[in-house]
Amino acid sequence: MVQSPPTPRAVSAARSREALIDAALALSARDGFDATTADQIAERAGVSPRTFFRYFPTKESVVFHRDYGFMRSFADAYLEQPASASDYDALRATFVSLTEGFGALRSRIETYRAAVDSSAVLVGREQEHFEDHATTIANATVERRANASRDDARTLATIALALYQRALRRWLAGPTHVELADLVDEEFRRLPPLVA
Amino acid sequence: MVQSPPTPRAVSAARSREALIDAALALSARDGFDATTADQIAERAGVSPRTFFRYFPTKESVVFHRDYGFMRSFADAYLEQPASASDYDALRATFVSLTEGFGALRSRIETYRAAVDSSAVLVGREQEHFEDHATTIANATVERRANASRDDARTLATIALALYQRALRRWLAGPTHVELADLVDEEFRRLPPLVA
DNA sequence: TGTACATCAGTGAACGCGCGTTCACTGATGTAC
DNA sequence: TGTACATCAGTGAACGCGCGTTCACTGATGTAC
Repeated sequence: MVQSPPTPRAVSAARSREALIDAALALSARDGFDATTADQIAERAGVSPRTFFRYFPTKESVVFHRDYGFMRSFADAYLEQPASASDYDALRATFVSLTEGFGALRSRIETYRAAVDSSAVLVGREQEHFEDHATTIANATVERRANASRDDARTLATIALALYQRALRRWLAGPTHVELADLVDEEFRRLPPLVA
Repeated sequence: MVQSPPTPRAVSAARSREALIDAALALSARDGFDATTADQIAERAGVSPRTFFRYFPTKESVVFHRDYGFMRSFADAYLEQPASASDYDALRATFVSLTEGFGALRSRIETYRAAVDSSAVLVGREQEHFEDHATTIANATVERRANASRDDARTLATIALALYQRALRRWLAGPTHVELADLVDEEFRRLPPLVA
């Protein structure tokens, strides 16, 4: 089945969609999501106000429409870790390997974070996504060890996500030459002695 | 300085305020915060629509206006823990002692949780409060041990809050005869072996 | 104790604003024959 | 290759809704003298 080339129509639609996402993130990061109107986003994207709601059902949804596929690939990579590693070590290794080379995405991630952090409703939506991610990770952990307790798996998933978030924020706040993967590794290695 | 008795005016104002809070939480827990209008809250509270905004600047603010004083007293209780205990153990003991006797508050907490969880914007606001709480706890930890690293203290505070939240949710989802304090204790004790 | 004025809880009405919807249309692109 | 029709990106205009504000008022309560 040959990948048919995109038609001019599809190209046009994709360009409008991308322009709206870019405009929404840039304006929200700069002025705050709540202070940014759908009309302003449309104007910056070079389309009419009406067109915004043709592509996105709500103003919020545009912010999350660029899924970097991070969590989609997480479970697969996690399950490929050697069975000899503990769940915690396997989680650490997975986060580390998936964040290698994130330097190229830095400015995009920075804009995204600033946009989300500017608005309570976006922070809340992201929190809802985290719950989904925690479920995914917990399920994978149960799959990894037949004898794992569901509660333990969930706690571990929640903690792992919190550590990853901490590392991500420290990375964005720090100097550009530091690798996110290194900060993730460090964050995971620091916890055990703290709770011993 | 004698506590002067509340005047009829003050009593009336307090009653309106409390009625609005009760109405907002009950309606939000039942129908969802976003689907509940300020007018409906006012009607249920027995005041005119206009009166709502006399007491609360925004619809959101009413949900968080009943501070149980939990975190306000946390830092004090935390610093009273024996210096011989590790920070983690001291945090555990503090959460456990502060949640003893929460059984009487159960239905209130249940309503509050249902209300907050019904709306992304409330979840986001609560997340912002958590950041403040994490800062408070981290500061107390640095005070507790002069040699503690700020990053370590922050990580520990974030993890401790996450564990407490997990325990609280499990408590609300479980049978009524279980004590929250016991679940908190259990949650804290389960983590170390998981990340060893 | 009584009067005169100040304060304040509560309300009504009208409004601006931004989100999201609905109806109706244009004109370019795609497709069937 | 050419014609006839279908689809679809994009737009305009008008609207409903709920939040939060502004202006103006009432009447009970509180206070100064």
